[in-house]
Amino acid sequence: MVRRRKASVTDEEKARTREAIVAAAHDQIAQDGYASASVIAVAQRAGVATGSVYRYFPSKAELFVEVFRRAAGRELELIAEIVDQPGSVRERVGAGVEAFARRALAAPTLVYALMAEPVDPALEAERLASKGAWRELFAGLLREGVEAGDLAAIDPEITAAAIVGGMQEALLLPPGAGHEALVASLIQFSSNAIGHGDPSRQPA
Amino acid sequence: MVRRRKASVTDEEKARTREAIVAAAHDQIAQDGYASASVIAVAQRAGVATGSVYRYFPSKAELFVEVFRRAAGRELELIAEIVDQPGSVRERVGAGVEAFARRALAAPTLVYALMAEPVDPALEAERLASKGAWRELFAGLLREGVEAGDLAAIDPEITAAAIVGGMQEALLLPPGAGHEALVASLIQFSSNAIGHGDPSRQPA
DNA sequence: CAGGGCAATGAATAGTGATTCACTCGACCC
DNA sequence: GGGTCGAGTGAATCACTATTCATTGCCCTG
Repeated sequence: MVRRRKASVTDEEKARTREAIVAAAHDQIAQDGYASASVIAVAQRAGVATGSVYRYFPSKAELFVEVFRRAAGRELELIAEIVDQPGSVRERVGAGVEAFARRALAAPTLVYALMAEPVDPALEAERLASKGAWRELFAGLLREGVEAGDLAAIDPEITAAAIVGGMQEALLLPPGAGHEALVASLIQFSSNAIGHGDPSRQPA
Repeated sequence: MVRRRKASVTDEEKARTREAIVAAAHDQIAQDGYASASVIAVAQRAGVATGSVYRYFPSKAELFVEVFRRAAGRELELIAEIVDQPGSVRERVGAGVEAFARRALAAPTLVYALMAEPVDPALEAERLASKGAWRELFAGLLREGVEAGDLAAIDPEITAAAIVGGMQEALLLPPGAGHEALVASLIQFSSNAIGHGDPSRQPA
């Protein structure tokens, strides 16, 4: 039997501290980017000593891998839900792009940190994985559309990658004109990109 | 009057050394990425002492800003020339995308270093600038097409950004299937993305 | 109430790599 | 020749942070 309640610090409290650290790390990059997220800064924000961070995470990289993974996972789930609503493939892609764009525009620093800011190689790997997940989300839709004959014979993987990359680039770079125009343009862009084809009538 | 030819080391020789350093830096990132490009490694490759690098460049960042700028400039010129050939806007966009893709696929490590690898903030700024140039190259074409009524009423800036981002993403991530298929898909993608519209007949 | 375990602490350490600078050496000028 | 110039050198230094670990103090147990 594992003896419980031995120490004054319960498992629950430890979990709370852990969460505080993750949250602090998340908030730090959301506010000032990854470059500002030194272990010291994160620890201060979480209200613990720097050494305590290492009681919960083996390294800074692992901490942020978790932060990245959670943030990306949350978004992905959210968009996946939206994309699973009934409708044509074109509509669903549009809805996914719109939701992605709106959420990204609402948290630009976080999005930059998660998607483009220079980071540790270990985090870069995590990014790669999450990009793959985004790609797959859209690729699945496109595959469905192509198989059902609603879309032309595009390559789902490549097209999905290009849509994701296109969104990123457009969302990341110029804080230029209005958000609405940007969202509308991206929807139009993605709708166009997946083609008009109707192979049941005009196979390639 | 400036006294010339005083020293044994002529201006030409100095220029040669400078070029050797730039070339070494370029080759280093083309071969093993930016992460491998320490000042020491670059100096060794160039056949000079580390200190000599600082005789020609005020900092590592400035050296690589020049490397990045030159590499991007060369590519940009090349693609600009291709894009300026006669033809429809759609054809010219396709030709630009194809050329970009082929050249990128031929030098993946360099392309990764130039476009996506974690780098100094100063280099990140240079990237931003070169991305802007790429965007403008395509945006100009699209603007032309929209004004001429060959394209639907897309937003040239945003669409151009998305095309550039889409290319990047698709080219960077999976070394999966054949290059030809990738190139073909990207051409199709960009052609679709700029829309089919013919406002002179069917205004949006 | 004493003992002991454990999480928290944060100052010190370590590792990395850019940058400096005192010195060398060869070539040009007088 | 002797003196000066200045590019070249590369080991030493600096700066920056992630990481460690000896110490502290709290809170349970017996």
